[in-house]
Amino acid sequence: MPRTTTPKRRTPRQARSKKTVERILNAATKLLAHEGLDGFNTNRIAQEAGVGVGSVYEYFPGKDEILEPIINRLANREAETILDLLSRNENRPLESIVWLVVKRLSELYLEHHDLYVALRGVPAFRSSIGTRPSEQQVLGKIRALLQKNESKLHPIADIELTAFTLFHLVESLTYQTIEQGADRWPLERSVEEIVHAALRYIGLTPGPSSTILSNEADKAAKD
Amino acid sequence: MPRTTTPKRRTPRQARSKKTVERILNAATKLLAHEGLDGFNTNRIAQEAGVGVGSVYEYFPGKDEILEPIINRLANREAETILDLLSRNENRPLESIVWLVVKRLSELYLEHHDLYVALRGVPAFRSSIGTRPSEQQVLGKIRALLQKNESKLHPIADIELTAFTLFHLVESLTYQTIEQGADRWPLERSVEEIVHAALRYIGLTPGPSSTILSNEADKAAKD
Amino acid sequence: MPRTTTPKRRTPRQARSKKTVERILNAATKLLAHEGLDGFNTNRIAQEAGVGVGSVYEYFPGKDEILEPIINRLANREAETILDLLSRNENRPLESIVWLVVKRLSELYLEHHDLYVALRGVPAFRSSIGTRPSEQQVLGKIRALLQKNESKLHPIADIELTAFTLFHLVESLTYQTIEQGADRWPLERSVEEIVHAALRYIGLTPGPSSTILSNEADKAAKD
Amino acid sequence: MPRTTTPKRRTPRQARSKKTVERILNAATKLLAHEGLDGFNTNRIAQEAGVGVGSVYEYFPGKDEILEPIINRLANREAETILDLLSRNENRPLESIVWLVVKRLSELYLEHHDLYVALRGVPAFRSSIGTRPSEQQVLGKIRALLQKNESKLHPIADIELTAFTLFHLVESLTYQTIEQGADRWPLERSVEEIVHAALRYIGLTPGPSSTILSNEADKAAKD
DNA sequence: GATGAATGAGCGTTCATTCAT
DNA sequence: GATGAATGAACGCTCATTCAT
Repeated sequence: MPRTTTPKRRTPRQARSKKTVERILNAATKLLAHEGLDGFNTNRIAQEAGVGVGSVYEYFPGKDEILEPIINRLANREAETILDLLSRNENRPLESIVWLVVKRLSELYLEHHDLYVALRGVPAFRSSIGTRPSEQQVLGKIRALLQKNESKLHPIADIELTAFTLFHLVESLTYQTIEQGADRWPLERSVEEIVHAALRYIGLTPGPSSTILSNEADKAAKD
Repeated sequence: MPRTTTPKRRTPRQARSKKTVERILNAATKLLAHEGLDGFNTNRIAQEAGVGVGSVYEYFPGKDEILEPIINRLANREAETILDLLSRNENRPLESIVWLVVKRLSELYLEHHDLYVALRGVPAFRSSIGTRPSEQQVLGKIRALLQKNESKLHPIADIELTAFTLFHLVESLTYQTIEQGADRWPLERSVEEIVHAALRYIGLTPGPSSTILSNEADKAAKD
Repeated sequence: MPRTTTPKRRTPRQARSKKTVERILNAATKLLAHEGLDGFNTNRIAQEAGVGVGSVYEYFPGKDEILEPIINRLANREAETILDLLSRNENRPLESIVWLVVKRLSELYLEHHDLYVALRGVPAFRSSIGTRPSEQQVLGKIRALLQKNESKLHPIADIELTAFTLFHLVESLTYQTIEQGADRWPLERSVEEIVHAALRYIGLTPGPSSTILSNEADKAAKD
Repeated sequence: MPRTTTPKRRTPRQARSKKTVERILNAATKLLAHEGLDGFNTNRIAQEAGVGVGSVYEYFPGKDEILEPIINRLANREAETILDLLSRNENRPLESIVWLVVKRLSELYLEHHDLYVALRGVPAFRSSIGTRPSEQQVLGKIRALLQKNESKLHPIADIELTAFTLFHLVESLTYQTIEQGADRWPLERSVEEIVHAALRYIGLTPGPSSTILSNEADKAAKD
């Protein structure tokens, strides 16, 4: 019978429960990446997770709600990676920071390529890009960086809009590059181009030095 | 039963056939815009088109193949609009051209908002952005414009990559703006910001004159 | 996926369609009688009807709506049988008429015993006893008979209430008799007792003659 | 997995056990009344009872066996109420007794309306009406009353059958009245009509005095 | 004894596709 | 060519029951 009420599901507190939730989420994520949205069905997820379908519904109210944590996990991991990068490198010149971010982002998109591709098919995912809490933090950092470097940049009329534009410029171009440009140019070239676009947008001059800097910064980022 | 073989369907040559195809395509497009991918099923399409399901399969091998022409139509209309804009204004300064393009694009995305949103859920659509023949023409025009204005721009190492980046920068940011930024900033502001990003990327300075120019250009575009 | 919208189903106009609907309804009825409400599931019905499940949903919006016509058919057949009986015998004394009705009803309940038992498990069936159009006609006839024989009966304060009570007295007792009394007393004895209860309720004296009359009437009813 | 074998469950002897059984039964009853047969599932019952599902199966072999005691409880309470009424009023005229019984019964059905409605959906409940031990006692009392008043009544050929018919006449009509007649006539009117039917069936004349008697009897019944 | 996480058969329903007419 | 009735695999989800802890 179809769902008519919105059942409450238990929040895993016990060790066993947590493990099961983890198994389900991992299986669902893997399935999503490997087979796309088509293979993403509850029976398949359960099978892949090695649990009964019932167990899936023990922890998730429905299919859509399994996507949610997958999306959040990914978005959080992404945002935290960037946030961490920004913290560790906040004293570097903005040029280096942008470069580091784009590089890191492109690596992330490359690593989880299939997952990102599948998720772009989910309206909830697309429409929430840049609005999730963790991403809001990133936007906050971007605003702070813009303000800190104000004197070196083009005059900014609306910092919210500038941050929004910068964020999506980097995000979209990087995704697009991984999705379509990957086999046309070496990743480093694409990354460099996105960095140029971003820097020029805010008024910085991407010098050839950026490459030099980046090598140095690259090492630093690994610490 | 799901499809197992890949049957060939006739290409409509007769007048009546063409009309039927048209009806199907129109119904499918309307359905897609109004109800999203969920309402997009062959029975509904046939019903809405006022033909039998069988007729749908007379002209289209399967469901996915109905999407194809819808995607192409939209992309072509978009590309042709831009192409036309470029032809009519090729003697204007590049600044004005970019401004006109972004403006026109944002209008198109706004007008067909639901359709674009639905199509972004289709992998085939997303992955083909910028690769369809009509868009290739646009990319060609972009390359030509870049070359023509070479002296005024940043030095361009790889014109293909620059055109690709410029194209996607404009496309992605405009879509993103319509999807998410529409209720945060007035459309003109968003458009202006995207124009700035595009111009600065290639080395032009977006002056306040752009606004003045644009009014004039706006009229010109209507001719 | 569960039902979210309320789809319109085609009303069978064509010959083939009608046949399919008939097959489904017959299979569903048989299934209901033989296996009770437990065996009454759409897949089983389709199988038993020799059609695909999809065909069931082609003609019925959902499972519950298959029960409706089964209920109505049965109730209509019952009401029409009684109505017919009343028409054919309206000039007989009321005693005979009541006797004929109870007899016929008990035969019907006996014949479709399993079906009635299963349907009593359906809230919609129970709560609508006596309220369906065809039964309303029977109630109308009962009122007419009561008025026609007014002089011979107890004074009737509220004819609606009297008819209601008479109807349900006969209906309930007859059903109860078939359900539980069938193996304790011969059917004729039970019928006689119900007739007595009904006649005495309205103020008639069930004489031994009723038995004689009934034999005669019995024949008449077969014409 | 559905049950395949029929496991034996312990009968609660300990105090704690009894309490648990009680909690389960109360929760199940409440659930049945409030949500109908649909809400009556073992997980819900356990949750509502504040015990684990396992505990339910500790005391009841299966779902159906939880219904049994609920049915019996209700039937017993009903029978005992009637039995008590009969004991307290055995010296009154039969007219008053019948009136009291129907009144009490209608009150009971009204009070536990939802529960009765839900239970009528259970075959086991319907088929056992009048056959449970406590109801057998009521039937015995009815027989005794009929014999005691034999001289004032119609001659009774088969006292078993008369008692059976009287019992079900009252039971069925009263239930029907609560289920369907409640909003068409005031309860008192319906009760009066049922009393008339019952009295006339056995040969008593329901006088207007019954109303007077009843007021007096009403008080008596409260003692 | 008690628990509740886990199970999975099975249900209601959808919809891409076929094919007899 | 056109139709639309028919199909059935497959999906999302429920819930009676079990059993390791």
